[in-house]
Amino acid sequence: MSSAKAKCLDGDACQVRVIHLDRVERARRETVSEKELNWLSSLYKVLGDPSRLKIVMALRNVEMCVCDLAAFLGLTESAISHQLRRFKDLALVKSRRDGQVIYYSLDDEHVAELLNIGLEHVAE
Amino acid sequence: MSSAKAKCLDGDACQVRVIHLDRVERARRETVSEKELNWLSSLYKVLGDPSRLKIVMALRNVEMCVCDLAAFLGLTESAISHQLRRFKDLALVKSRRDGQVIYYSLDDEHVAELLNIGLEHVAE
DNA sequence: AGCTTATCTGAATATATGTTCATATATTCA
DNA sequence: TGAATATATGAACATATATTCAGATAAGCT
Repeated sequence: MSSAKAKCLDGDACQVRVIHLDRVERARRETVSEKELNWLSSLYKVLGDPSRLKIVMALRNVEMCVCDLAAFLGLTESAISHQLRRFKDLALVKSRRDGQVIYYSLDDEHVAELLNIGLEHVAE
Repeated sequence: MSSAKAKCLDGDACQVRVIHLDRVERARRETVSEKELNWLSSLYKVLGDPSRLKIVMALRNVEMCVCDLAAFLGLTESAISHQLRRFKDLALVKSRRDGQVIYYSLDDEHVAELLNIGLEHVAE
């Protein structure tokens, strides 16, 4: 049932080979904006590193400070601080100062959901 | 209420500073295995790239071949093939051959869930 | 004010990664 | 068989990234 006849896509300069023009156009219609896609991929990317994943996993249950996390992960406090900044830039983690100590915790319900689904997946 | 007194963690060679030993130990108890954590982070990581995210977004709705995806993304067919291999290595995408054409589609319900949560997040 | 502690920042580096190019494999059709 | 098409593979390169080190900032304590 497959009429595999290569066609050419809209008048763009680059001649791109396409077999199922309808599917490509459907995908074009249904895709999210480039901006949203970039944002979304950086959401997944920030979880896609063992150290960072361990950090959010810990913060899921308890509020923690930098040196706690450093001890938990076995990394430099500087390394933890760098990574926490990435989370804060994406507004996934929030901080609370108490004297010299700054406590970090999750600030996004969706992240917890993403983690739960991942854990389900691992649990089979 | 915080008794911020730096303590030292178990007799390991490296002297690690810890403020809340109880929290660190709790996190130790509640964390998943190193192996599961690595697997999990590679699951998120594979979604953490705009091109790959666009690929799975498309495959969520329609079966597609390499050159369709190449046209959709505006990338080389080789680039698509490389990325698809990563998905297959993680068993997130399956393929079906029909003559010369190989059709790719999602092979993991959890991935679809992860994408849905991400999309909810984007939709605010 | 100084001293200590907790965290942050920027530069540097080693490693990982995405894409392209050239080439190889596999399937169909003449 | 040989030509054409669809996909896969490996090397190469340019870019991104995670961590460390050294030094800066900020808050509490004496």
